[in-house]
Amino acid sequence: MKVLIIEDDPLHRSYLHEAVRAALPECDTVLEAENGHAGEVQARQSRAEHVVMDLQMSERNGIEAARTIWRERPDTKILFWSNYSDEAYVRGVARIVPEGATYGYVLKSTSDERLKLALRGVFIESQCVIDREVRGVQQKSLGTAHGLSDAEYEILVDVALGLTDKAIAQRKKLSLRSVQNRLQQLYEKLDVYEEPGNGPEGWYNLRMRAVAVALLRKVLNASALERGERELRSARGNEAH
Amino acid sequence: MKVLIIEDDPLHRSYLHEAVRAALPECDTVLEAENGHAGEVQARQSRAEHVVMDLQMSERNGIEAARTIWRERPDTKILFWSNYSDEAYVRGVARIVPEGATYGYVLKSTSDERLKLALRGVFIESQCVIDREVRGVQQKSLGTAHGLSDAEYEILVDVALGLTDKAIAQRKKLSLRSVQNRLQQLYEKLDVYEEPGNGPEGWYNLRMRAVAVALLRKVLNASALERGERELRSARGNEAH
DNA sequence: TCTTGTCTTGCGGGAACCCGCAAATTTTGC
DNA sequence: GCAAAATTTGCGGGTTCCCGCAAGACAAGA
Repeated sequence: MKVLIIEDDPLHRSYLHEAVRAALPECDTVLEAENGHAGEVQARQSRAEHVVMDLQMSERNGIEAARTIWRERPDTKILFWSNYSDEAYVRGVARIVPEGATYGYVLKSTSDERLKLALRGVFIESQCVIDREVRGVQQKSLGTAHGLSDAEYEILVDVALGLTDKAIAQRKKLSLRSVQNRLQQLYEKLDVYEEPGNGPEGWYNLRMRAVAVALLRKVLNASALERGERELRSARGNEAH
Repeated sequence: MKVLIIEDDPLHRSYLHEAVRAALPECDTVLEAENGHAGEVQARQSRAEHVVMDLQMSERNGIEAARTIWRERPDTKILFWSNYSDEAYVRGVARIVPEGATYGYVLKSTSDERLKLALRGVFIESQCVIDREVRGVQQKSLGTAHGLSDAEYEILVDVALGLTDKAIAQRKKLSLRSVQNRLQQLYEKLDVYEEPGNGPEGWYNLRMRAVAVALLRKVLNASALERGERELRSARGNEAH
C-alpha cells in the first residue's frame, strides 16, 4: 500500500509522515510532494490510490490538484487536511468529488488520535470521514437559511470578478433582467440591505457590499476568486472573438 | 531574558520554541501563547520585551496584537514570522511600527539558519531584519510603478467594504468629485481598463474589478477587510447619529 | 509676482445599476 | 395532463457610477 502526501509546509509534511507511519502499518511506501502540481505528477507516476493533502498551497491549490487526480482515477481515496473550514473550501471540495468516491476532510487542529482514525477510516475502511466543524459548515452551506444555491454562488463569483450585468448575462446565457433578479436574491440572502434609520439611506453600494459580506463570512475567499479568474480567462480565449 | 512566542499552530510553536532555545542561550524563559489575544495578555503580565509571532491567527491576528503590545511598550522587539509576503500584510505591519522600534519580518519558508540569525539580530543586536522577498514587496508597495499611495489605499478599502461614493466623501471629508477622482487614479494604477478590441467594451464594472484585481494581486486581503470593517463599525457607532 | 504643478470642487451627461410590475415560460407536484 | 409554483423576460423609472471639462485653492520655485 502506497500513500502520497501533498503538503507545502515541511513541518506539517513530516508530521503527516509520522502519523501515516503510525496509523497505517500496512503502508509500505510514503511519498511526498510539496505542492499541488508536483502532487499531480507524483500521483500519476506512482499510481498511488491513497492521498492525503493540504488545501491551501501556493503553487497549485488542493482543490485543483484533487480534481485532476480524480479525473484520472476516480477511485483514489483522498483525505483533505486543512487549516480552515471556510465555506468556500468546503463548497469547493463538495463541487469536485466524483460520484461514489470516498474522501475525508479534517482540520489541522484536530488531535493526533482523530487524524489517525480518519486515515484508517478513509484508506482502509473506505468511509467518508468529515470533521464536525466542517460538517457544520457543509450543512449551513446547503441549508436554506443563508446558504446560497449553486446558481447564486456562481453569480456571486462573476460579480466578484468585476463583470457587468450584461457580461454575466452573455456568459450565462440569460437575459439581463434574470441576472439582476439573481443578484437581488443574493442581496437578500447576504442581508445587504441596511436597517432603516441607521444613517443616510445610501450608505452601501449593494453590489460591492454583497461581495464584501461574502468575503467577511468566508462564503467566498481569495482562492475561489483565483479559480474564477482562471476560468474566465480561458473562456475568453475560447470565444475566438 | 524572556521571549514570548505567539503562534496558533502547535507544530510551528514547538518549532519556534526549539529555534529560540538553540539561537539564544542567554534566554532563560520561553513563554507561549496560542492566539493574538492571549499573546497580548501574556505580554502585559510577563513584561516580555522580546516577542516572535505569527501574523495570521484566528482569534486575533498578529497585526492587531502587535499594535496593542507596542502601544503599551513601544520598545518591545517583535519578530514577525509569517507564511505570506502579501502586500496587505507588509503594509499592515509598516503601518503600525512605532518610531524607532526594532522589528523583523521573516517568512516561514526561510531556513533554520536565517531564522536564528534573525532572532539574534532583532533581539540581541537590535537590528531590523527583513527577508529579501518581503523587502521586495515593501519596495514595490512604496515605489511609484503600481504602488498605491496611502490615500489611494484607504479609498480602496472603503470601496471594498461596499461604501458608496457619497458615504466615502462624508467619511473622508471630501467632496463627491474628489472621491471619484481618487477612484479614477485607483483604476489607472490597478490597470483596470480593458484593452480595446478584446470583446465588447463594457465587460467590467470598474469599481468591482478594481477590488478583484487588488485581491488577486494580494494588495488587499481578507484580514485587511476585516480590519476595515471593524473600524467602520466603530466609527459608525461614534457618530451617534 | 508670476508661473507651474498638484489637488480639489462643481457641472453635466451617458452608461450601468437597482428594482417594481406584469406577462410569458418552465418546472413541479399530484 | 393540468394546475400551482417558481423562473425568466421585457419595460420603465429613479439612482448611482464614471468621467470630460474647467474653474478655484494651495505650495514650490524662478
